[in-house]
Amino acid sequence: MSQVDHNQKSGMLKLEHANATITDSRFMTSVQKAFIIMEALRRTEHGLTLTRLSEVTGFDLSTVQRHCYTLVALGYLIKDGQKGQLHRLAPRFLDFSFAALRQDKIVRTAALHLDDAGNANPYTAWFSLLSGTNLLYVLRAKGESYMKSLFSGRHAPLYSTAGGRAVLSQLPEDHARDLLEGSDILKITPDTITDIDKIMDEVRQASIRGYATAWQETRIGEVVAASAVIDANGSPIGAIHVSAGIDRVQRDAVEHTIAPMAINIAQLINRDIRNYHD
Amino acid sequence: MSQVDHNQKSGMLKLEHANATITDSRFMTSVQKAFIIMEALRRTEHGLTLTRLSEVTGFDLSTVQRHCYTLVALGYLIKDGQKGQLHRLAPRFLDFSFAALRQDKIVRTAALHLDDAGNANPYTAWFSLLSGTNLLYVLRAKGESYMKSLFSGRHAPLYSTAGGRAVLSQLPEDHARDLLEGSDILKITPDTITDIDKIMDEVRQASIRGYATAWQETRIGEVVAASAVIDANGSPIGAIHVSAGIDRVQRDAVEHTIAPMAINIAQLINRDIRNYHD
DNA sequence: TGATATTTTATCGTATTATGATAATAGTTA
DNA sequence: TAACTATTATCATAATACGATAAAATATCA
Repeated sequence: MSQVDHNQKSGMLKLEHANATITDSRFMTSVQKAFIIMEALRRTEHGLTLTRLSEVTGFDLSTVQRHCYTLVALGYLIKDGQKGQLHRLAPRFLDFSFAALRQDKIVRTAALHLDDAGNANPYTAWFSLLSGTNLLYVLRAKGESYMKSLFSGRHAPLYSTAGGRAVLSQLPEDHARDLLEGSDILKITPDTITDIDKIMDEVRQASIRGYATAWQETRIGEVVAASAVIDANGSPIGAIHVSAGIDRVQRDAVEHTIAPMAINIAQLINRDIRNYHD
Repeated sequence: MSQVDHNQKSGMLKLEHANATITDSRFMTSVQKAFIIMEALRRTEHGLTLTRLSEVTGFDLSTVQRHCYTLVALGYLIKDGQKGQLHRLAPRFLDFSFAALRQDKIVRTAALHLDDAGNANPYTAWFSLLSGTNLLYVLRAKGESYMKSLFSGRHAPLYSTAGGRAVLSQLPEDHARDLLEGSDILKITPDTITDIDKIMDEVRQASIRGYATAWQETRIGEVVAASAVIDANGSPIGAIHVSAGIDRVQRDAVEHTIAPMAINIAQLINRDIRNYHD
């Protein structure tokens, strides 16, 4: 039942947008406008300017202005492009998607069975949801099940991940420490380092070597090497992680196996980012 | 630069939520409230009731009521649970996420390089973005590159996909036809069937056999079999698709290879859905 | 089963604020 | 430099989001 609902309403949205006739006292037009703006941005490749948005949505420029200002302030829109006139959606929306899938019982059920099936054979299996006159592809399983790919969008803390430490290693030391002290530090596995000073030791080493490591600190049996991705201003904005089974990589072999791979990928990305100019 | 922005603001959000002190004339509190409500729902496992939301957010019950009513009407929230009191996020948010990733130049760059790297070796590589004191995992590549998994969230039309036809086959014929006539039918590949009557033939066949097929209608070289997923009311809400390379499956062998697999997975899911009762 | 408590839905006057027009500023092009 | 375009700021007013309250629907318990 739940899935079909939003499709019908999806049509409603268009009607409301076109006619703007609905005047139920419980219906908040300001919120609707915010979503109409986000939907308009969603359909674009690189975002839209305020004036363009005003044209596309039919809203007064002032209305678009205020809505975008608000959404940018809240972090759901990003001003991008040469001089920051293009408004586009923020990756932050992954959080909502992740939660939406997690909360959907049918999706959870489908994931379970897809996962099983994926383990057993060489074909690719998908799960899709009806959405208007389209299918929305939600899950995929292939051969050696990797259902967790659906769980891109998951979060992991900075302190216990190789990627987190790689990011921290590219920040001023006091800033890195602030971020650690702002974290809720938990012993995720027996090997998780929880002492901030010890974590900072790892961070400093990462700064020297160009990559950070984590040995079974998030998942038992897994070793990860990571290298930071740097934006055009030189600030770390993320990381490339490369993981392997602990049986696959000897402790002192990391620097010759997964670490160079992480560094290499990160470097390629960093080079490209530096070369952006439009 | 763009990535860091929303993190700083993410902190702001909390402050604003706590203090509600910001009174910039350009800032729209009603929109902010909508997002605070969605963020609150995001952190839950099964959603929240109105009264619970009121407690958690500190907003007046009437405010929560009106916001939720609006968001449900727009299709971004779903009322779920035993008697529909639990408000949760709709899978529709995948649309925003998909667009956000597509619009993010850095993500696109990272996808490119990850994909290359993934092809060449046996390890698993990730790309993550800094988000507050967390990393947000965005991309993943492993062995035989399947970067497209990141693009779960993509749309495909009903008329040309096996899954779409499987869904249509479980609807009343006139309703199915309406959906097709509401579609913008394009010849995606040379083999895409674009005649509505012919598509309806396929749909009827699917209805009899329990699965639908599509031969190179979306991607050249690919054959897909699909079976519908049915909700508790008996309405089709999605499909299980199983695809294979066209060299792997003979045309008349579909019913013994990928079709049974699709049917089997769909049946397992359908059975589970029928057994939901909480 | 009936009675009470709890939660959701509906109604309404009022104060708030979202609105649109306009002006000021910044940035671009000729 | 001037003319043009796009973004940002200001403000009076009408619109609407707000909170209080009442009605209806559900759940809880004797």
